[in-house]
Formats: sequence, structure tokens, C-alpha cells
Amino acid sequence: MRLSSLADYAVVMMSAAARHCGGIARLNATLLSEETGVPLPTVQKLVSRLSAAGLIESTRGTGGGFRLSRPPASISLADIIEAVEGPIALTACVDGAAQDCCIDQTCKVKPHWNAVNGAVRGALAGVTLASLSQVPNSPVPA
Amino acid sequence: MRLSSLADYAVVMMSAAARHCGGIARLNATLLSEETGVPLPTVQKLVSRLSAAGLIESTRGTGGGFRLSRPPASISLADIIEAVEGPIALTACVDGAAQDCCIDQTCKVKPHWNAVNGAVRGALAGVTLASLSQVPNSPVPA
DNA sequence: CGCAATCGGATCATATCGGTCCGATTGGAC
DNA sequence: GTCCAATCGGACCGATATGATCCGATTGCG
Repeated sequence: MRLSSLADYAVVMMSAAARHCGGIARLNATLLSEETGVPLPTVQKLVSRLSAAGLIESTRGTGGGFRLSRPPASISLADIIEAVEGPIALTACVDGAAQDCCIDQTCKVKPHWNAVNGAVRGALAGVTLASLSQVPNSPVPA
Repeated sequence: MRLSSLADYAVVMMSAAARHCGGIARLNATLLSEETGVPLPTVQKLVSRLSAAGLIESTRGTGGGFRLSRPPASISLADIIEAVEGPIALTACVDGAAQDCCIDQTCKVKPHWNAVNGAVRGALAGVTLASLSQVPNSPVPA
């Protein structure tokens, strides 16, 4: 019931990125590490995952870096957490995924997990990077 | 963002207990293990934690066992999860607890976590053992 | 008074996670 | 055109936390 520290770092990172450049300018992992205090290798790992998830766009080479691929207002905590931790599900027995759960048939609890998962996910989806960063002068993303 | 399997087992156990006896009769860990399919040692461990949390009352000795200390309607998922996993908090930086978070001062995200935690906890607190026992189509297990 | 059954705590193996390192790729500079 | 430097990307390794197993303490009954 506690998200991994990587996910926490990712939220902080994305929030810092949104606050810095509003998703327009390009920044590198080293700068972001200095800004947020997150260890550089961890930032790099997170950049990899976030890039694979399509939340940021990374560019290699000298002068490279990355930037938000979407406006901060359209990136939610759910997006970031899913990118880092995988699907948001409190239990492994989400429907659609066959499990080795030995009590699969007699389990009366399983039908209720989806509702709970949806509620949790909704709570996370309701918080965007824009609301996290509270950027004063850029309320409208380009 | 996924609760431990122990918590999952605990919910299944409590649900089974509520369904069996409605919190009145007394049952033992062995029977519950056979009913739910949860390994016996795990059931015993969970009984210990749940008993320590005050959710169930255990009795030692021959013919002992345990029973729900409260009606199923007044026991929620939040209670069970907190008993097994500790406080419900997505991050370690809940207010009131000093952290070694190096970005404590510059962290703009921290004030928002409490709202998210509250939303998640509310979603879990809204589901009680009584509602878990009620299966929509109520198929009688063999 | 002895025995059996049950909970309770302690111990150990396992798996996931977090941190670190090295290589592949790309842009710029000469 | 070639070399070099900076950066991302993936892979390896150690540490922490979790889950399962085992043994002892306690209690009721015969």
C-alpha cells in the first residue's frame, strides 16, 4: 500500500521538469539530479522508463536531454506511477489476467477489487503535474 | 502501488470469517486455512497481527480459536490493511513524521500527497466486510 | 497431573527493489 | 571527413523487505 520510492522520485522529477520549463525546454538528467537531489543513476533509470512510457521524449548525444512530451495539465500521477510501477492494481487478481491464485473460484473478494482499484486510480488521475507544480505564469500550456 | 499479498490474504481471511459465522462463532486457523487455501503458517501470522490490531479476539488452548471482535459492517478494508501493512500512505513523507528526504524544503509535491492519501484511504474505508460478503450474483460454492 | 491442541514469536530463505557500472548512440568540433 | 565528448540505454550486483517455515509458550481438557 505504499508506492515505491522510484515512483515518488519520478513524481518529484516530473514536477520539477514541469516547473522548470513547462515541458517546452530541454533539460538533462544531471541538472535534474542537482535540482531535485535524486541520485543521478536513479534519475537516468527513471528517464528510461518514462521515455519508454511515452511521457517524456529523450534525445541522445551532446546537448541532448529530454522534455515532457505532453502538457503538464494532461499528465497525472496515475500516468507517472503506471509508467514506473506498472498497472495500478492493489492486488494481482485483476480480471483479464489469469492467476495462480489457489482460491480463485471460491474468492468472493475478487469482484470488489476492481472497484477499489478504479477508485484509487481515479484519485491519482485527478492530480496533474500542473496542479503539483503550481506554475503561476503559465496556466495555459502551449 | 500494490498491497502485499499478506494484506490480500488478510482480506480474504476476514471475509471468509465474516461469511462463515458473522463474527459470532469461533473458528481456528487450521479450518480457515482449509477454507481459503491460504497456507496455515501465513494464516497464523495474520491472526497474530489482526489480533494485535484488535480486529479479532483469539483464544488459546484446546478448542480455542478466534472471532471477529466487531461486526462485519464496521470493519473496512482500510482497517485490515492498516493492521497488516501499517498506516496507509503512498509516500513516506506524511506530515507529522520527520524524514531524511533531502528535498524536503524544495519539494512542492509533498503537500499534495496528504490529499491523495486521504482519497485512497477513503476508497478503502468505504468497503466493509459486510459488502465484501455480499456477492452480486451469489453463486453457492460447492 | 499429564496430554493435546492452539496461538505467539523467532528464524531463515526468497524475491523484489534500489543503486551502480559499463556500453551504445549521437551531436558537435576540428 | 574524422575524432571526441556528452548523454541516454541497458545490464549487473548488492541490499532491503517480504513471505514461508519451524519451534516454543500457553491454555483447556481428560
